[in-house]
Amino acid sequence: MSQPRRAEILRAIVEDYVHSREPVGSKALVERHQLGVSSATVRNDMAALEEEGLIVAPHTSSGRIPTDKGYRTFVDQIASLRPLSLPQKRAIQCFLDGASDLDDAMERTARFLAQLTHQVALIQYPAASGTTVRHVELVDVGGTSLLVVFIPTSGRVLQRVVELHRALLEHELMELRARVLAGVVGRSLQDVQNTVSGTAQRLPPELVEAGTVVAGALGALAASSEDHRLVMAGTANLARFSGDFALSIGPVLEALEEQVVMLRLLSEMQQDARGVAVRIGSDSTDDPLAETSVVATGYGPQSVSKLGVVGPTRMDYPSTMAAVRAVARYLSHTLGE
Amino acid sequence: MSQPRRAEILRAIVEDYVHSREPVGSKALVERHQLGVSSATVRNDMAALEEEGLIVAPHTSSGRIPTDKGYRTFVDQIASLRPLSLPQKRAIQCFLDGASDLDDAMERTARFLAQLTHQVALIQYPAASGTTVRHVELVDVGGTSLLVVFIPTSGRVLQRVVELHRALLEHELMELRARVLAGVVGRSLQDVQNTVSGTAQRLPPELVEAGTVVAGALGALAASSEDHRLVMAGTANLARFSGDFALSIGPVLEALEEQVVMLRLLSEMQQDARGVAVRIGSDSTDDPLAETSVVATGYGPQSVSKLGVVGPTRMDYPSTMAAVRAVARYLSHTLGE
DNA sequence: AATTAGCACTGTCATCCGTTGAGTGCCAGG
DNA sequence: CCTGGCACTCAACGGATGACAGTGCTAATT
Repeated sequence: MSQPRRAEILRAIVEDYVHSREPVGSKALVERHQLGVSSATVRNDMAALEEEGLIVAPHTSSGRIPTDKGYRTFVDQIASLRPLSLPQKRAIQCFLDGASDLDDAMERTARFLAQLTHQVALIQYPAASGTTVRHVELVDVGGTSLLVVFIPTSGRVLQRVVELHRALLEHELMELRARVLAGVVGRSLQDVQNTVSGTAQRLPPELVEAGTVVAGALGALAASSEDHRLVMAGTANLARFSGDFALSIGPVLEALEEQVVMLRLLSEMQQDARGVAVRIGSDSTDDPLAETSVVATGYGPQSVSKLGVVGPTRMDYPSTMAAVRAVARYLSHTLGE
Repeated sequence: MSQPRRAEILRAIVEDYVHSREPVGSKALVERHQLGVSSATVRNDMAALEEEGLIVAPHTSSGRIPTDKGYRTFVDQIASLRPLSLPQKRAIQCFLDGASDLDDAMERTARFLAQLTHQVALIQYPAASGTTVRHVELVDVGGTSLLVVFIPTSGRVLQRVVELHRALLEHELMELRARVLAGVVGRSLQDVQNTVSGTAQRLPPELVEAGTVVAGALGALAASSEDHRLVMAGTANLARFSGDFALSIGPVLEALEEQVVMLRLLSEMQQDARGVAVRIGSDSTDDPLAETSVVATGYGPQSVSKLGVVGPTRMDYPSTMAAVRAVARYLSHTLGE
């Protein structure tokens, strides 16, 4: 890409192809964009671009379409993302106001992102790292069963029923509760996982056994933070693209249902200076997401939680990137309260 | 359907069509099934069936396919559902064992049902009706904020932060907590919604205000039981059928994302003597689910919670009905513990 | 009265073939 | 280095055609 004009031509090809979903030829290019050269010159440049592997011609005699590599350089050339329009910002507000709890907020945000980008939206639940223990409650639910309730400062309340070896007396339960509270409240979830079993040892002898069981439960609850969950919306948008040449939506849907895989995918993406990460296509042909792109970014404290959209490689990258970033910022903001 | 043979022919047509997804002709019928008559006789009967609106011919000169009404009578004729095979029963076990919490169990069950039926599985969260309040906890989280934790005997713990008009003293909080516990523990969720505001009035004067706020939160939490949530799995199975004539999967996916609509749909279906409800197609053409069928049933106490699958009208009804019923029974069983 | 065999008829599907047209590559001239 | 021109290439389109699967009908049979 020695010449600046070639970059311009690549940009024009990508834009036209995204817009028309048809291979774009040299003649159409010079008509729709005012680059000051003739179609023959454009043809030469296109040949060079093809040489570089940025575009390909589906058949000998048809227009060119961008390759994954072509999209890549196109995306890398985007300098700044233009912020959302005012109506869009208003839309975020009225879409997300009135969310009663975290689940609802996640759901609404995902729907909104899907609607905004016309893609499939994925939002990881906010990470628990950084949150601390707000409260722990032990409830006797009869017999030797004890309900352990775990309340972090952010996220959802978790609970688990544990079986003790013997029933605790009222004052023993109070004692244990007080000790546990003193030991874990205010600590980070990591701390709890690491130290909780040790703390059990320092209990009065008659409580050590129960304390150990409770500690195990607390450790497990702290570890099972919710950031491995994922909300998804807009899968119907996939159908819009099924008309495209090869994107068969079945495997994509299958992949999307594998939340673990998608979460890892989101986590592994490294966002660049503009604040978004873009994965375009895939090297391996058998990857179900070979013909899709993922635009993702972090949100929340330290941007450790991820959020993004997945759509066909032929997507409107500038708009999508802007939308993803805007929604992430907004979500960070609302969660910060 | 005066003649018993015609019912037999309808059954054969449905089975063949479901299996081959191609219109079935008279000749193929007599070859594949041993009804003791010639193709000409079958043709006459088919003409009669068409007269009754049970089958149609896509074009003048091709085999017949069942209409929605045809599927209906076919389904109504199924007398008994054959139970699952032994390997299938074992599969349920090893699929659902090891579910740590309710979310996980729901997820696994949905996936299993989807895999078993090759359709989209829908499972409503267990209804809260019948469950009672196990515990309530009030946690001072600083300033005038109070965290209200609501623990029902079944389902997930719910919490909400409320703002009081003034901070409570330590002993006031203990007092309020004790009063609230005494007032609601052991009651049904309905009771809580109805009586909770009245109880607040009987508090000591300095707590009435805080009590009212807490009561409001409790009422809201009791009302926001989770049975309006839905887990879904196997949407990728829809793609399998997109090859079919007209079933465009976009609108179906859209409809499936409208959980409220799907929940109402599930609730409105009346299950018959065999224990399952089957909705076939739709009268209105613009219904996105016009070309899909829903097989549903209830589970849990009084079978008030719903579960089912949705797939194309051309589905294997006997197997699907058997699978849905079996999974519902199994789920009822596991939740009963 | 129900069943069967035979036959004419009908629409779909695949195939072939010529035409069209957009688009390219290349070359010679500015 | 750009441009106009020209030959070439393929995909897409639109009939024409024949094979085929299946029906409806009628007359013969049980």
